[in-house]
Amino acid sequence: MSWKTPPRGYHHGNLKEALMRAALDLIAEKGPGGFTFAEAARSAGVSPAAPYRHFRDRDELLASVALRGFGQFETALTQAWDNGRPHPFTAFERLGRAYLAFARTEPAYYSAMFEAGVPLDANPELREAGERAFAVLRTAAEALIASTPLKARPPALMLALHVWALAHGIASLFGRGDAARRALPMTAEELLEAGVLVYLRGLGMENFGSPPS
Amino acid sequence: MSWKTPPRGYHHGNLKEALMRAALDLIAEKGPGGFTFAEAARSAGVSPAAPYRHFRDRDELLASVALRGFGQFETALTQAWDNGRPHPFTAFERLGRAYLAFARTEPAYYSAMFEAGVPLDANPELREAGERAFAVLRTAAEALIASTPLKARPPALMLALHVWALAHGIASLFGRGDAARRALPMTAEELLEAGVLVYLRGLGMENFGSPPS
DNA sequence: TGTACATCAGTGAACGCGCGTTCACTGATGTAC
DNA sequence: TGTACATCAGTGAACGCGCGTTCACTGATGTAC
Repeated sequence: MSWKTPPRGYHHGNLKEALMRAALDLIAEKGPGGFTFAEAARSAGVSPAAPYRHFRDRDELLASVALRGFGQFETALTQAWDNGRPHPFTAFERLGRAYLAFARTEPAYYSAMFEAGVPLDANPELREAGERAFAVLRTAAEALIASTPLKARPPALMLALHVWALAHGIASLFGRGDAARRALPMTAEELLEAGVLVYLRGLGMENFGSPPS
Repeated sequence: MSWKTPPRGYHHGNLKEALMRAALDLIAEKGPGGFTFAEAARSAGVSPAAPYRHFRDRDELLASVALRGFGQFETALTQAWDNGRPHPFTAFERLGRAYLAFARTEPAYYSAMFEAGVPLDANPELREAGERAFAVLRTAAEALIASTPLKARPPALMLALHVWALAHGIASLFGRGDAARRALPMTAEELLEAGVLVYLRGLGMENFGSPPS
């Protein structure tokens, strides 16, 4: 867009940041596979050797992107959950919508996090970031269960895993408009919301959060 | 394994088949991205120009693999469903397990089908194959709903989409042992079965298929 | 049954390309005194 | 305030590599007569 690049001297000043942004753009454009170190350098306006000052290699850049993605994801989920206000039930629905919203508005982050095949074994930092994001969902599940009078209390971990899988499945299959996916009779958000509602009813929860009809 | 390759003459005889098998192995090994036309040729024991006799390019080979995958997937799902015998409820559970079993035992096919980013737009044949596989799930959902006395009948399409998304989510996140994923307190199959049971109960279905306790 | 010929499915050499990576280098920045 | 120097963050040229693709070719196979 800006044909008049702001003048920069010999030193870029913020190359690490620029490289990560370039990586995001490339991932968004061509998928996590079709992104190269060289091209990231090029689109940051820098020689192909420059990135090596900031990242050991391509994988480290990708992992950095995924790491930041998990951070933003966690933040978004935490905000949406808002400590279960005004009621865990409504907050939980909001959490689900935030999940899909993130996958849709930040497809590049989402790809880097879940589809790029970054090895989590070799990267404890990244793994922990993923755990923290999932912990939001799990905490929410616990609060939701605790807040509802149930005959049998289901394990919160199971609830969290089910909702995560459903949200991830919907995001992967129908979430991004770009890829030519199946046409749906409803939005991904509606599909997830309906699914979670049915699921929670199956656990014995009714919609305590909605105004009585 | 066979260090003594069976003698073959100038003509390979079954190169198309061999290339598809090689592609599957490479995908299983390195993911859908890390598979090249040249390497497929090499591992089929043939010059790098030979594949062009059978596939226009790399994408066409990948699409062929995905196409066959969808075919096998459809067959596996159809068998598992078995026309809803002995009861749609039990048959439906079996269908779910078959979904995960396919993703687990044929990860390369599953990758090619859902994760390789093969453009479905440009490939109506492939798209239809995917539709046919999904149709099994949808038909099953219809039969399941029809067979159960419900207060309100949910749309079969919605049920099918929910179960598909849940199964796909579980398969993607926890399905393959190879990638270092999250450790689960239960198997993926158990997780899916539990999720579907809760979901169906939420729709008002009880487990009519199980022997009365 | 044999022969001539068309067709087919491979070969292997060659090409241009972009990538990842290295290297000695140099301009810019910060700091000690 | 000025100067000398160390450190840092970039340059640009070069390399080896594997890939995709093409080309004229050739061995094998099938078929007409």
